[in-house]
Amino acid sequence: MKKELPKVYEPQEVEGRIYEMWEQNGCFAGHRAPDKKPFTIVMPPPNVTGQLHMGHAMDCTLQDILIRFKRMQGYAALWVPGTDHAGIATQIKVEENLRINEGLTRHDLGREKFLERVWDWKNKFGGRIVAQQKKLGASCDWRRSRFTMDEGCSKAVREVFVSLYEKGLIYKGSRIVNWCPHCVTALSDAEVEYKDKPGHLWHIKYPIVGEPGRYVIVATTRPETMLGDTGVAVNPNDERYQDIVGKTCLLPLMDREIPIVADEYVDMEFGTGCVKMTPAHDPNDFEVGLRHNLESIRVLDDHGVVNENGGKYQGMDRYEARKAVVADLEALGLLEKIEDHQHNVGTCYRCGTDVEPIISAQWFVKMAPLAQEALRVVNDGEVSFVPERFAKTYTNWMENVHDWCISRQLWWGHQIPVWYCADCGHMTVTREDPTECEHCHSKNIERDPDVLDTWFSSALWPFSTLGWPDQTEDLKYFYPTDVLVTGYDIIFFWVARMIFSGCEHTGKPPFHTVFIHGLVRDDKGRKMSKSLGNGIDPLEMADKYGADALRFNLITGNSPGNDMRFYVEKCEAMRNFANKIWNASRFVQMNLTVEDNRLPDHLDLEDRWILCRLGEVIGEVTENMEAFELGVASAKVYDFIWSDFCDWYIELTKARLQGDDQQAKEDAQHVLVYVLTETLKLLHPFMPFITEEIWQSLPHEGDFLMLQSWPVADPAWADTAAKEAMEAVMDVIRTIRARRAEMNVPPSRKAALTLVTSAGDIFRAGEAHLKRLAWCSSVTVQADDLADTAGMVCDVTHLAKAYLPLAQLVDIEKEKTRLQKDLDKKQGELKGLEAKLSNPGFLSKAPETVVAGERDRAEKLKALIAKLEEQLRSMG
RNA sequence: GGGAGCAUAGCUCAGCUGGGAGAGCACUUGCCUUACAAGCAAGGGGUCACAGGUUCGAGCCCUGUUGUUCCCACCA
Repeated sequence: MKKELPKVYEPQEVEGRIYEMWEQNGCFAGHRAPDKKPFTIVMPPPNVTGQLHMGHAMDCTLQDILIRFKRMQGYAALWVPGTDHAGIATQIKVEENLRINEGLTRHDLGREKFLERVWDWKNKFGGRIVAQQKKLGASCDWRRSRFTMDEGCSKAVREVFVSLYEKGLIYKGSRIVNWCPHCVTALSDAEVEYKDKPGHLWHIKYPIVGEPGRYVIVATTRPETMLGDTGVAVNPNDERYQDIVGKTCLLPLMDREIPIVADEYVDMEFGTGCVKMTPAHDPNDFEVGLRHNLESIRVLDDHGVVNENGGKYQGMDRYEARKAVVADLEALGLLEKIEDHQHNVGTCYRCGTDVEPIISAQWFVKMAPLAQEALRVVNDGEVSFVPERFAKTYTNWMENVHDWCISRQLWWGHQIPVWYCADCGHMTVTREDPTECEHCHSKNIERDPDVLDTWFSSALWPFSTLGWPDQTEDLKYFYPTDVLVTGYDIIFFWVARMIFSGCEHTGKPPFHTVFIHGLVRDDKGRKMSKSLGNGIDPLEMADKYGADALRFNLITGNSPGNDMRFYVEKCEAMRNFANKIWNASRFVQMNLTVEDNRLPDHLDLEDRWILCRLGEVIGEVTENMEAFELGVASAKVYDFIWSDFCDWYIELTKARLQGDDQQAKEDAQHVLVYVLTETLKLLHPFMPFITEEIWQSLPHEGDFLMLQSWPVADPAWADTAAKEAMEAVMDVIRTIRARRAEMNVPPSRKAALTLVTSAGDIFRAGEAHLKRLAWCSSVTVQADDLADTAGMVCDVTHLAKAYLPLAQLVDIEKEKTRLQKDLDKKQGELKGLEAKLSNPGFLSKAPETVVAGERDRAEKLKALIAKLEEQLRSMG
């Protein structure tokens, strides 16, 4: 089946059609095959109502490349897609929408009605990101698409919660947690982003009781919290304050008598060496408070507003209260001084609001026992990171991990499966919704209103998507998965939690390799963000330049784990590359009369050369792919196609294609189609659409390029003699071209070439190429040097001297200078090489191949120099 | 306070376990040579941050310095 290719590649016309063809023919399906090895990737689930951004595009492309590569290598490849309910993010969006359009809060609607709205929202926008992934060519098994709140995933969440509770690894406790007053929920440590902000250090005088006129001066960055102070601490070794430890002072504004205690926590060097203690609003103070039995007085409510414990400041927002407190202290003459002070403020990673540490009853996962195994599997190499350095990031975090606060005061998410009995106070924690208290059988039970952290369900993603907790066939076959691809920014949020969850619940780490990539930044190196408005829409790029070009841009020349800058110009360059392939293929096809793509029995010199190169490239690219060096792999395919195949091989075949020898014509066609086809396979993981489209129009067996076998080099192609011979001819061509360009001789002005060489066979075989590619009217190959070189210019390669009758165009003196300059340069090179080759250390210690290579280079240089010298002599 | 990355051509970046400095874009010159002007050919441009060390040999390994970016951490 042959089809004429249009003159210019139009990705818009091709991509949708090709994708639909794959999808309709089940090309993406992952099947359990007993005779094959599985290769599984689970997609990091994007926010279900989100939009695809450039980071997703890169993440998606990397995974698609790996999965397509493995699929072609014959693995039972499965890429499981899905989406995340994204608790806070989605709830906030729906709440905002509700406020803007209807002026309502979620409380006005009530939990049930509000959740209906969120589901509506999810149903409305849930398909968006999937469609966008398809545009990029993602070859996921869409039939297996999962959602973190679907039935199966919810079942897994429930099972994990209950079993961890039963093992004593989940507990409820009143502790200081990170609280976002805007989102009105607790956050985990990982959800807090610390930012350096300018602030002040207020020095406040607290009068010491019983010693009129004497004060302790405390330094604080948050004066409003003094409303909840229940003590002052100094270091036990601090000479300055020995005598006041054990005494009390009077808390200004609140007129509360609070103790002065001694605790190692206090740094004598910082501030005044006296620290006010607010156990209800500071994690450190909380710890100190525990040690000294200090009272905890919460003075801020869930919205960050001063509560009834804050005296006359009640009802003020925390920043208002700060101003008021400072003003009042000033008025009372209790403000010693104010210093500028840079400090690290925790902010909510979702909304950016300053986090308020608040003492609150929340659910926690006990991390120490889980972290042990999670560390072991990485330290023992059962899970490895690419690049390796991220293992350190991971272990550092895991070694210092605190208990994970998993409850959120939200409605959108997995509601905590705990029921409280109003009669006996017992907590019922079960896999099935209970109708009564398991302890006293009272029907008077109420479910915990909180939901779980979004990451609690994503942590189970590698196995919940395969059917766990049921022991499904898929789970047995595809789990553990193989590679997890994600950005370094979510190692803590997600990767770490998946690893300990997998170990704990399935007994196995969920994947053996974590392939980490960097961020896509804008052309100035800034993070792409909505607020900056500097985001580049991947779909716009795909529309304009083609998804293949976008993919290639995101991969080529990048190295794992490093950030990249996005340049539209590079997209353009990659679009040009796609067009290059397109036209090369068009050329092959236009010259095609044969209908199969088997290699011919007879191979010309250039055929053996291109096959040798093809073999090398197949080997290298495959190796790079296995080692996750995708950026290097794609660059090699690019170079092979553009330089070797297009610039040289196609040009080299033209003599035969346009000649009269029918057999030679067909031989050339066969090799062209063969090499092109193998090359398309190599390129396919990177540029799936265009390669499939071209392949479909070439002679082929099988139905889809994407399901073809990955190329394997035939050892017979490694014909280094042919390669060298061809390169010698190419060398002469390049040299003549350079000379002609330098002399401004247009291609239209052909010249008669005389080659003086002892390797006549090689150049006779390359005669047609010399004529064509070096613009020669005739080629004479001879062993003896010319007797009369008057009127000739001469160029020299290590195998030949090339004479062209172009002397009328050059000044003979200039010519001599040029040759001399060239000679000097080569002699310099040779000198260096000979020094190396006469160095006994080099000869005895360097590997043989390196020594042989250097010897070869030296030989060639010597030959070249001899010819140059000869030429100079003949010119007088 | 710990940890990590980066410093290579005018710009953005590759460079695998040490063995002749690369790509894209930009620039210069000449070409519409019937696959492609989104192209072809030729060319200019780099003490691989700095200083030491290991080695026959260092962009690559080691130590230190400078600059820069990021992550983690409870100094109020």
